[in-house]
Amino acid sequence: MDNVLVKKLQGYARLCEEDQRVLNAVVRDVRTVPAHTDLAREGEKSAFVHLVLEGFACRYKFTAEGNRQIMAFLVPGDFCDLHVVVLKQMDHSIGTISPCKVVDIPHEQILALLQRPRLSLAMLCAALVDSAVLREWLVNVGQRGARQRLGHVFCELLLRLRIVGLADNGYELPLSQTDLADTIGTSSVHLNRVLQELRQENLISWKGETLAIHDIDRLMKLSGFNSNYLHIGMQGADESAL
Amino acid sequence: MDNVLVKKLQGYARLCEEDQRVLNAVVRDVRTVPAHTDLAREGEKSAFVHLVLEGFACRYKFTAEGNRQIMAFLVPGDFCDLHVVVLKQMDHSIGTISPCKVVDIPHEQILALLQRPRLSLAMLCAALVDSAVLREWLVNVGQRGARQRLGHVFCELLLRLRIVGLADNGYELPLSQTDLADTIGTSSVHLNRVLQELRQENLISWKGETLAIHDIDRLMKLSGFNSNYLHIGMQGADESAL
DNA sequence: CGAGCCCTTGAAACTCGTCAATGATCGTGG
DNA sequence: CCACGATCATTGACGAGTTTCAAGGGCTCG
Repeated sequence: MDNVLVKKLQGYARLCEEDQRVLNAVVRDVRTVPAHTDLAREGEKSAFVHLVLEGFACRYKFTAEGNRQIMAFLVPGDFCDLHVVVLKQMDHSIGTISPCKVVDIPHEQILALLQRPRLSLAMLCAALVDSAVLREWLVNVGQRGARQRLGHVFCELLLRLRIVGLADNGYELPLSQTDLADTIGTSSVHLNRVLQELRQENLISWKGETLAIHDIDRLMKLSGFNSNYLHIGMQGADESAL
Repeated sequence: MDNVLVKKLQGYARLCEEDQRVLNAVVRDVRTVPAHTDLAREGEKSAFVHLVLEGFACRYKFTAEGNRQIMAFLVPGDFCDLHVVVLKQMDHSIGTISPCKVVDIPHEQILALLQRPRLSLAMLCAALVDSAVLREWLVNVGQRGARQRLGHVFCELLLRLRIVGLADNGYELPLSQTDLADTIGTSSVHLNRVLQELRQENLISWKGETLAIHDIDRLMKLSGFNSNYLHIGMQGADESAL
C-alpha cells in the first residue's frame, strides 16, 4: 500500500523500488495535529520540513490590517516548507485547517532524499508545480470575478486530490466559508452568496464536509479553468536533467 | 566591473573568485530585444534559460476572456525561466516590457553552474525568493485596496533594484499605466486615478520613465509593506545545506 | 441549557469597472 | 515641415460587483 507521497511523486519521475523504500521510510513518525494549529510561523526557522499525510493545511499570511490571505492549500502528499532547509526564516505561516496527520522531517533526511537523482527530480518538479499553482492563483484573484474564482478553486482541488486518490467527482472539503473567502480574496458574506448561486445552478453541492461537483465541464468552462499549469501526466519531463 | 547577476547572487552566498568567473563567462552573447517581444510562450518548451541584464521584462498570462495578469517583473539579474530545464512546457509567457538586453543560456550551461555548491545555493535562494515575492503579490492583490497595492509594488521594486545598484530614492520605470494595472489587477482607468492620488499626496512623482519616491517611509506604512519576504541581507542562510 | 461558531439574509455605502470622449506625445511618411 | 495615425494618459458619468454592518438562525459541544 503506497503512501500519498509516493503516489504523488510518481507522477513526476519513474521511481525505482529503492526510491520508494526510502520514501516510505521517511513516513515513519506520523503525528496527529488538531485543526487550526500552526505548524510553522512567520519569522521563525523550523528544524523540520513538514509533510501532510491526511487532512488540509494551508500557507497563509496576515496583513498589517489583520486580514488573512491563504496562499496555498496543502493536501496529502504536499511538502509544506521545503525552503526552510535553505532560507533563514519563514516569510509566512503554515497552519492546519482540519485535523491532520503530518510528518516532521529533519533537514538531513531531506538532503538524503535529494541525493537520489530520480527523487530529487520529482521533488523539484513538485516544487515547480507549487509555484505554477501560486501563479495561477494570482491570475485567479487578479483577473476573475468571485464566481469564477470560486469555481476555479473547486476545479483545481478536484484534479489535485485525484492524483493522490482522494477524489472522484467530489471530495472531502473540510473548510469553513471564511477559509474559502480568505483564499479567493472576498468577504465571507459575498462568498456565501456566490456559493448559493453555484448551488442553485446545480453546478455543485456542499453539505457538511463533502463537496460534490455535478458538472465539471460546465464548471471548468465557467471559471476559465485550464489544467495545463498542474503539469499532470508529463512524467518529470527531462529525466536527463539531473 | 561585476555584472548584475554576480551582484545579486552575492546577496545569497559568498561566491569565490572562480564562481564569479564562471558567472561572468555565462554572460557572453548578449542580445538586444525590442520592447513588447516574447522571450518564451505558454505551451512551448524553450531550449534556453533567459537572463535579463538590462530593461524590464515580465511573466504574464491571459485568461480565457482575454485579460492579462502580470505575475512577476523580471529586472536585471533575474533568471526568467529556470524551470524549463525540468518541466515539459511553459505554463505562462515571458515578454519584454521595455527594450532589454538578455542572454540565452543553454541547459547544459545551467547544469554546469549548479555543479558549483555556492552557486547552486545562491541560485536556489534566488528561486525561493521569487516564490516569496509571488506569494506577497497574491496577498497584495487579494487583501489590499488599489492604493495600497500600487504603493506596495513601488516599494518592492525600489528594494529589488537597489540590490543590483539601479535605484536610490527612485528608479527608471519603463512601464505603461496599463502594464501596472495588469499587475495589480485593476482597470487602467482606476489605476490612473489612484496614481494621481499618490502624486497629489506628494508620495511619488512619475514623469517620463523616471519614478521618484519622495517619502518611502510613509509609502511603506500606507501600503503595509514589510520587506522580510525579500530575504535581503541574510547571506544564503545555511551554507552547510548544499 | 448556554456559549460559541458558522451560515444566512437584508440594506446601505463604497470601491472599482465600463463606456466614451478628449488631449498629449511621438514616430512615420508624404 | 506638417499631417497622420498610433499609443498612452486623462476625465466624466453611470452601473455593477463587492464590502460592511447588523441581526437572526442553526448546529455542536461542554
